Amino acid sequence: MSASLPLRQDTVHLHCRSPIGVPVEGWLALGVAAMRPRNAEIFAEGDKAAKIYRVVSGAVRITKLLCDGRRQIAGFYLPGEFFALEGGAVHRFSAEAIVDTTLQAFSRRALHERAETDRGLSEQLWSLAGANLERAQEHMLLLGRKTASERIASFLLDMAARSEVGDEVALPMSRQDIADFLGLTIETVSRTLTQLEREGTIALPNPRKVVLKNRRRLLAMEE
Amino acid sequence: MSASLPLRQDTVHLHCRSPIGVPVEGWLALGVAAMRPRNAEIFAEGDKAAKIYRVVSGAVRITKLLCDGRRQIAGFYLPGEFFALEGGAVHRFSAEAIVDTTLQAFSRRALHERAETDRGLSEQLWSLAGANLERAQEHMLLLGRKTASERIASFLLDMAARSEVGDEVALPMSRQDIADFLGLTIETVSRTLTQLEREGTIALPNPRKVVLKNRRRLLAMEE
DNA sequence: CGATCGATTGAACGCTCTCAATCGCAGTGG
DNA sequence: CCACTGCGATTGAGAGCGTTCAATCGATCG
Repeated sequence: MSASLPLRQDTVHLHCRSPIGVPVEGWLALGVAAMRPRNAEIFAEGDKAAKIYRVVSGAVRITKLLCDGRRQIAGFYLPGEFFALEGGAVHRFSAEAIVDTTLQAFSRRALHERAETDRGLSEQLWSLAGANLERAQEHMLLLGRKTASERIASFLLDMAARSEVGDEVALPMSRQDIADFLGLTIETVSRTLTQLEREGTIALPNPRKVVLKNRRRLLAMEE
Repeated sequence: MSASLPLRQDTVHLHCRSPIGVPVEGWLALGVAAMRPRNAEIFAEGDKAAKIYRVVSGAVRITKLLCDGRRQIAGFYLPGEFFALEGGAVHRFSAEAIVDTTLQAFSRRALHERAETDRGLSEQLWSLAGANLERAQEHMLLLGRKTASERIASFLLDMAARSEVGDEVALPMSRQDIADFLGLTIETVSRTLTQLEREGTIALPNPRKVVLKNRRRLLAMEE
């Protein structure tokens, strides 16, 4: 169980005042910091859903399981991104740290109470939730209709757009995670990446780092 | 373009007062009725997203296209269900009537303004949005990890749960729609349904109606 | 140096797709 | 009343993409 999430629990004090002294994004200061080691559970399917999370550092995966063990990863979350914004009283998927990860946890109830008087906060919450649904729909298109190489190309471009520092993209997750995210097997992921490397489209200095050598080509094969 | 959606536009007056005269679900009366004929567009990818919709009668599909024409249906919406609750200023998918359909359209801005003073409404909107995301995540599992017959079984059980009148389930959508929803081809959908019929698991009085003869079997094959 | 674990590579299989023909029903016109 | 047409659905045969099973590689760590 992940009932007592915070391994370390400190109120986070960010530089959250504008030059003229008005609180800006002040609600971010409501977050409670928590650290989770690699592969640790953040919450499980069936847990009470009382919090919203923001990744500070590290990476998170949202997963669903079939009873025979087949796994689908519904999404990855990178630093700065929010997850578990919405839903009923209970989580319908589980969340795990991919690597050692720092999180901020926000009480859903507190946030919604505050949103009643803070129009901006309310809009931000809806915007964040909307981004998550949009991403889910985009991913359905990938899972339902794209070929293996199109999936890999889309994945690499998406990761690059989200974490970009030049053309080097860090992949915090394993090949198995990528496969379970893209609806492929680990072998197909590996083969496709190798082929992209042989073509000169990407370089793979090591399994957790990709260098995009030819974005145009990736964009073309993304379809 | 679907900028001027309402073909017919009348304020809907529902029986929206409780026995003791207190407005219940009063915001449903804010809806503007619209009718769309079979295959008509409700909104398109790129349209300004100003409204939230509720299906009154008929059925709606949410679709996304790849540039070469491959199509993914992200969801079907049946009477009583809401769609397009969230997202940015612009729709990232299109919505079409599957059959002649009656809708209620709600101004997103009006609803959110009202939600500022109506805690119940705010909670309902979040709950509806959460249900949509949850359904999307469940569908990713189907698209990424289930076999053709598991997909069909899940689909039939889901449709039955949502529209149930006994064991007869109406399928307002074509085989092509089902295929594009389940990430299969029309031929595979047809073959799988035929096989279920031969097994005695279902009956197909006509292509748009399924009778569930053996739910246990469907549940077992859903995995 | 051996053990372990993730990643890569190879070979063969099989599920689903592709291509194509046929069916069945509804609508239309002779 | 019956051919003709059109369209969605069904059925068949063969091919291909991704999977499965299995061996090997390579880096990390005792």
